[in-house]
Amino acid sequence: MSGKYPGLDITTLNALAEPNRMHIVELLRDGPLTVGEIAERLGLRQPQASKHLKVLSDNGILEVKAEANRRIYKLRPEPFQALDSWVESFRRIMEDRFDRLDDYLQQLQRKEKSKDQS
Amino acid sequence: MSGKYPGLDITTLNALAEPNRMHIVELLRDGPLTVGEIAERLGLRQPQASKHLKVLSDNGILEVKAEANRRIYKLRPEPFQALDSWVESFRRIMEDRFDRLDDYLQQLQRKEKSKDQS
DNA sequence: ATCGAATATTCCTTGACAGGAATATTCCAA
DNA sequence: TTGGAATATTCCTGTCAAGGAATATTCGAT
Repeated sequence: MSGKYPGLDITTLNALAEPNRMHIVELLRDGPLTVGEIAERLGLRQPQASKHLKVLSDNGILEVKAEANRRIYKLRPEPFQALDSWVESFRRIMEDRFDRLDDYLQQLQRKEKSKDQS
Repeated sequence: MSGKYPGLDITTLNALAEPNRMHIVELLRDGPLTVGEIAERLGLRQPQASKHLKVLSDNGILEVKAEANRRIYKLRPEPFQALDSWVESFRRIMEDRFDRLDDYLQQLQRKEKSKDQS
């Protein structure tokens, strides 16, 4: 938990910003899967799948349950809740077309004028 | 728009997964700013600020308006809307504590048994 | 105890990318 | 039309992360 935004760790975004890992997350949306199944469906070699799964786990996006030989990976809700909160805080930007640009331009104008006077 | 998820471009995540760029986005949440102001507030040299702003613009996260010498950057709503939709599609994962793990384990059990029989 | 299946880890190489420094561009004012 | 302010671009260098290949580990079954 080293992010500066409420609950959202920036490394979460980094973890998701890789195609294979994003694909894994999409896969696991339908339920838990083992490493082998994930590797097969993504067309990855097992070691690479394990590496990506490790990154996702280290970032708290996935959790593992050992079942005999297999490791079953599944999504954890927390990162998605955090991401949801963060995006939610941009509601104003998402909804309003009022973007303060005109205000800002007038403000710039004023700065120019005061500079002229000095 | 090369992402495979409805509206969400994976490069959007990549662009946001860099601390300075995330910081820029947070800054612009309060309204548009010029390159110089952004550089100053982030403690960045102007060229680095311009580079990050270019990445964000290329990804459709920001848009520019030229005003004389200055370039005024501001947030675009679309990427946030797309991100919101995507996260929203994980509502079930975020809310339910029912995660199908038990189902999955039973399924594995059944596979084991049928293998025994062959 | 040994074997094979499932998974993790290590080492290596290569490509992408961020920062630094210098320079190019654009624009307004005088 | 020249100068300076604001911004963009280029070149260079170092770092980091992803894939390939090989190997290590763990576990159940026999």
